[in-house]
Formats: sequence, C-alpha cells, structure tokens
Amino acid sequence: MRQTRNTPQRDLVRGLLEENYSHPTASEVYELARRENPSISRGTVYRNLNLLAEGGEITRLRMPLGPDHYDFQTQNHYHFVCRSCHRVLDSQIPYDDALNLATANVPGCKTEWHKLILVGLCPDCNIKKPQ
Amino acid sequence: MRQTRNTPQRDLVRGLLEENYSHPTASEVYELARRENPSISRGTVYRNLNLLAEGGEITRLRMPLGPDHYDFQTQNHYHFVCRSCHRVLDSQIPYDDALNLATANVPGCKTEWHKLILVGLCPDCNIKKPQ
DNA sequence: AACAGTATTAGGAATGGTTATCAATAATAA
DNA sequence: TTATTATTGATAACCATTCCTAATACTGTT
Repeated sequence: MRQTRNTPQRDLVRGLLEENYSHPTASEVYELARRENPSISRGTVYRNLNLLAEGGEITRLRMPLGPDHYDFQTQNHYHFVCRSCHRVLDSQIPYDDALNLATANVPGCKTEWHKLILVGLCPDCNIKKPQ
Repeated sequence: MRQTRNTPQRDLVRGLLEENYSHPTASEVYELARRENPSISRGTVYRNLNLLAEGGEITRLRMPLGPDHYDFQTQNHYHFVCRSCHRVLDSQIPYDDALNLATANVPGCKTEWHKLILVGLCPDCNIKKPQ
C-alpha cells in the first residue's frame, strides 16, 4: 500500500467532513475549503475525497440523482434523497446484511455490497411544491 | 400534456429496447440504432429515451457505477450491477412496497419510490478477476 | 540541519455522459 | 394543400470528475 502524507489540504478536507453531517458534495466541500484556504484547487479536493474514501475514512455516496455526496460516517446505512433539492438524509431503516449473502438473488453473481436509496420530497420541498 | 408524434427514429429506439433485455445504455442504443439508420444522431437517441421514459414506456436506471441504463420492463424490480464491466442484471428479490409506505424511515420525508442495487461481480468478471 | 526521494499541489486541459440550441425537416390537423 | 409545430441532425455547451504537468513540500535518512 502506497504511503500517504499529511498535508494541510488533506487535513482541511477531512476536518470539513468531520464537522459536517449534511453529506456534502465535492463542490460544497470545495466551497467550504476555499473559505479556509482560498488557493486550494478543485482537483485537490476531489483527489483527497477519493483518497479518504479509498482509505475507508469517509464514504462516497453515489446517488440516483445529482452528483456524488460524501459522508464521514462509514458504518453501513441507507439514505434518502430529495428529488427536488437533492439533499441527502440518513434513513433509519436497519441495514440488512442478508441482502449481500443471498446467492440466489442474481444467478451466478456474487453480491459484495448493496445500496438502498429512498427518493421523495424533503420537508422543505414538500411545503414549496406539494406534488 | 404535450402532443407527441410517431417518427421512424422514435419507433426504432422503442423497438430496440423492446427486443433487448440487456438493459442497454444510451450509447449502446445509439450504436444499435445506427445499424438500422446510419444518419440517426446521438441527440435524437437521448431525446427519445427521455421521452419514452417520461411517458412511462420504458424505465431509466441510474446506477451507482457507470452510465444510465434503460429497461423496457416498467414493473418495479431491483437490479444487480457488475462493478467490473457495469453490466446490469435483474435481481430476483421481491419488490418491497412497504419501504415506500414507512413514514418513520426518514423523519418528515415522504418516500415516493426507492431503489435497491446489488453490486458485485458478474459470472464473466468473476472468472477473469476473482478478487 | 541538509539531503534525497517522492507524494502532493495548483492550475488547467481533457474526458464522459448528457442536455441545450437552432435552422431545416416532416408529421399531423384543418 | 396548407399551416402548425413536434422532431430531427449537427454541433455547441454543460457538469461532474479525472488526468496532466512542472513546481512544491512532506518525511525518513544521513
């Protein structure tokens, strides 16, 4: 495994996720990071988000709508995404390990992980545009 | 609701999906379509896939990996996606309507639909790269 | 402390998938 | 047949993300 170094940029990205429970997107992390370090580049934010995700420090959430989100919480859990504002919230449905173990789910296929995403309207958007 | 017309291009795209159970991507549909009509444009394929999906004739599948896929089957069902080749297969896990009805899953949020995606290796890729 | 090795950076170009634009074309209703 | 307007092909634009580069700066070893 390739050695990694600590840099102010990486610490900043990690710290921003640690103190943000809103599942920010890469662009949102970039905007937050620029407040602390105006010269940080977009590429650096993406690179560090990827490195932290590969290292298991954070989770990358690929949504059925909109861009990827990042989560400091690494335990398996499900998410809700608002179809209007693309906000991501934690679901309280318990994670079901059995879905990975079942071999008969897809003939010949070995399921390694799964994701369940609930889609609908968040409280804010439900008020603004009820249907 | 805006009126729609039948065009050879639209019929071609619909027909290709109807006879293809492989959940093709837009690019794959485009390649298939060009065999029948070499002058069809990529934009026309995308436009018609979107129109057919909006009209409920086909389903658009947004995957956690790779590009969108399209499915002629419109009944709710779950999918498996290979993390290596991005192939999409039907899962045999029964669709769980209860996941949409549960109101306590995400406080204040109204779930309208959900998707469950299993990720792993398909039989072909499992042979080629076992881990 | 100085050095060497190399991981990381900023900046920008490139990519992939998709959508938007627009003048020309063609399906449908009158 | 004509008028209306949905649709087309071609291409530009878009967005999120990755790749490329020379310059920079960590870090372990002298």
